[in-house]
Amino acid sequence: MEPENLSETAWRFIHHFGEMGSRWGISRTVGQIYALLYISYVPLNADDIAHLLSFSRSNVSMGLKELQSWRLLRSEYRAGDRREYFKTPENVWEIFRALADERRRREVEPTLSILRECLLDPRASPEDEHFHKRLQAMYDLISMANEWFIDIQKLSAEDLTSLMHLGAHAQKLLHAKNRLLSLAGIGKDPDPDGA
Amino acid sequence: MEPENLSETAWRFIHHFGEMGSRWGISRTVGQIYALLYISYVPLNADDIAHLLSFSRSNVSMGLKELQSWRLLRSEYRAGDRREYFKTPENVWEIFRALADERRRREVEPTLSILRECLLDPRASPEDEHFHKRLQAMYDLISMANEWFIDIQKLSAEDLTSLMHLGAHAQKLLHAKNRLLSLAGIGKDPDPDGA
DNA sequence: CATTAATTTCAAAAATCCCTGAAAGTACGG
DNA sequence: CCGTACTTTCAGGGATTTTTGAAATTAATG
Repeated sequence: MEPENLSETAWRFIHHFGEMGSRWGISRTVGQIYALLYISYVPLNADDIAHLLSFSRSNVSMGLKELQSWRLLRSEYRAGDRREYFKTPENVWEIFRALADERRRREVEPTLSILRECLLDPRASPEDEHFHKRLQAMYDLISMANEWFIDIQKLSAEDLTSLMHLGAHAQKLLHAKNRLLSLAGIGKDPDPDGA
Repeated sequence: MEPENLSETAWRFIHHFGEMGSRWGISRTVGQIYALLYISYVPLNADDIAHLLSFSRSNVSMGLKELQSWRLLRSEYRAGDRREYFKTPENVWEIFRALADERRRREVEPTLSILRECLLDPRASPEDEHFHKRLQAMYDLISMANEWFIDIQKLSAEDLTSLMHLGAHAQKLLHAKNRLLSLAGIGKDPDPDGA
């Protein structure tokens, strides 16, 4: 089971992300391939991967194709070598961002579409009315989270980091801002809703 | 395929969330059961659900058990009726919060443990060093997001909403705060890192 | 307690998903 | 264009997951 040429720790990491992948709608193979590429010191070609993880060559090919469809890979060619060498982006943030954005596109957007369509339905009974309210509540939440994410996504890794560290205290900050504004006697918020 | 006694729109909604569930590590059945309970005007018992969705009674039982293990259900008993009636929380935020928190517990925490263990490994070669750096980067990110979420989770639905609307502009706000602080001549941030 | 209503468990069937090897496809170098 | 090196496709077999019905369990009631 455990491949040779891979330290026990590396295998542990790879194995875990295979399992995780399979809980998140990505096959085990694909999860393992990505984990391997993530930790690899050098870019790898499909044969390298097939060997290291003991997968068939075609399985690796499909896995790489899927990862590319998620925009999670970078690749390069080398002089005098026809094979394509793959690696992940350097920055972990970039990886998570790509992953989240693709899920947003593939799952959240279609869900919003369906909800919108369901919301158009005429409603005759109290049951229908209730159904409509529930749909609306879910639509509002998902739609807001979606917008939020699109917004957030524009930030750099550093800004994201500081925003996260701010965390729940942002709320406090929001109140503090208002207090300070009046304290400083500045008539208006210079940028009430962002640019 | 499409059950009777369920409007076409309701079925559409339920069906979609079954599909979504299956991409998110929840079985189709479980997704559909939850969608049905979410939109139902009244709490339902297991037989109701089995009928409405044409699932076997035992399948429903297992589905409900799983949903309970995710803390996603409320239930009630009625006088003169032995059956248990299920419903979802009223507030959509509460649902998403429960879901996210349970995933955090089941998936994120164990991942962090594994990463911590892998990080303890001695490193001898440049390859090991690189591996270690990659692990560390991932650990830092996941750990930060994890803390962030724990923090965020304490907020009320309303505060969460306003925080989301704030979105990416929080960053701008952070800078504005510092500007204002010096402008107002208040020597120190009154609450630099929260309580 | 015995009866009955409701729920849960579990082994096996059914459905689904994943992986493979063989064959077809692509593109480069001569 | 041919041969070679590499990649992709795809149908079939295998593995895993999901669903079921029968049997066991639990709990309320007279």
